[in-house]
Amino acid sequence: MAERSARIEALKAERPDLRGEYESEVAASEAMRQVLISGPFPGIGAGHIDLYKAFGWRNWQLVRAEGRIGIVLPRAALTGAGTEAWRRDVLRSGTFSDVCIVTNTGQWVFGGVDGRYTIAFGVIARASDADTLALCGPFHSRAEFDRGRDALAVVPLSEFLSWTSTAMFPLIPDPISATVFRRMRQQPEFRTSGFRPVIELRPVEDRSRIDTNLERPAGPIPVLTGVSFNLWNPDHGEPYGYASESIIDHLLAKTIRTTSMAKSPFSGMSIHVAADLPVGKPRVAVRDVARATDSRTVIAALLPPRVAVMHAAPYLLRNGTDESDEAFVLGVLSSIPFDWYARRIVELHLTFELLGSMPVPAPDRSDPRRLRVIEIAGRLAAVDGRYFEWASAVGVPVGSVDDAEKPELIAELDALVSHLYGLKRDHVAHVFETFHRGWNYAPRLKKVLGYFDTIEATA
DNA sequence: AAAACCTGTTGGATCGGTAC
DNA sequence: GTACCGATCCAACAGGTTTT
Repeated sequence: MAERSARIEALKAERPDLRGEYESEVAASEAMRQVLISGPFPGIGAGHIDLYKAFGWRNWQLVRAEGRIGIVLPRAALTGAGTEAWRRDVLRSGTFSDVCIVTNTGQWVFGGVDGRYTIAFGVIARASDADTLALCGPFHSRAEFDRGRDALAVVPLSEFLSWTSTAMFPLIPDPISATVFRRMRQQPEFRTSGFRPVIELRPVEDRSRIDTNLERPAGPIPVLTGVSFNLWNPDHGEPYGYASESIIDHLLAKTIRTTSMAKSPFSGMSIHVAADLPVGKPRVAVRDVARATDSRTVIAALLPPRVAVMHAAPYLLRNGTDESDEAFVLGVLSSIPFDWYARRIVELHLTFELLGSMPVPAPDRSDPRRLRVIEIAGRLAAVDGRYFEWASAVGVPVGSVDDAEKPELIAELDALVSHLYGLKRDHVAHVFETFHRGWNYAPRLKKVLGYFDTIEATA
């Protein structure tokens, strides 16, 4: 950072010619922005003003009644906030009659374009009687495309609009995936679960309170970020930095301030002393930076007490729920079926909006499957004495899982959560088969299905 | 052996909406 | 107006894998 500013300063002195060039580029870009923002392109201002958004609008405006066009767009056009109005307009007076998503792996579609890009080939139609849309992909090669291009998942428009609040396109590669997705959506959304994601510390505002020198910790409070923890492991990586005890006072003052704000997650909560703060107790954190193509997308962990978190690691604020609910939610969030669902909708971040829209089973409090999820997640999370009080509240021992038992518990958890979602045996298999490209899922799936059959037999 | 590519991930600036 | 807060985008690194 410092190096960059120094270099900029040096260039300012050495190369005044570049300055003019830079300024005219900025002016040209601003002029383009003004043209686009004042054009007939509703909603284009959410996020960056990108040409593809105007391109989508203009092409759609040119389609006459009962006409249709083929269009190539970045996938963000089907998911982003800046194109929501466009998607809704298409769905109001027509439909996406055929959407095929491809990933440019190995640049098989567009040479010279990064292989990580996903591109949508769509047919949009102005049709008064349209009541469904169809989608397939993502395909990573010509061979995959040829195999799957005709097996489109067909979805009624009313159902599609109920999936998300932004009319975004989930990645539904085939009709079985659509069935699984639908079935999972029968469960209530995360936002009704009694937990709310909250950002605790932010890089710009809180910079002065956090020392990022890890060699000699500047205080007793570790400040964690996304990479600091992993599934069932609160000590996975380095902390972001350290803070002194005074950061607790800072958090307390800030939290008390926000309890009186209606929209604040702390609204109406009774917080008066440091002991009332979430930072004083174990809590669940989730990684914000997440992609559907990573080996896992949702990465949550139960953090020990007296550890603070950065914006890349929001934590789940508990309000009106107890430690058992916390263990249950952690168990669901850490399961393959929940992650499979997340991978249908996550692009680059596990945003609060997306997390809030994801389904979480809400079984009866005495449901034996729920109790078993709590027991397993509680034991896996309470890795040592730091969690003693939390584990007592849940009713589990600390440090009770050895390396041999761990994969068994994780497999049983996947089976329990799948069952709570109402999935059938072949749905579970489908979830594992389509979870991640090229992963060796067979041994794990076999274990999971074993537990699944037992649950099915006793249910 | 070097170059190119792929994957997982980060810190941080900034925008825009909303409550006070 | 100010504080707060979630979303979005940018620029980039590290380390592994594949290709040349």
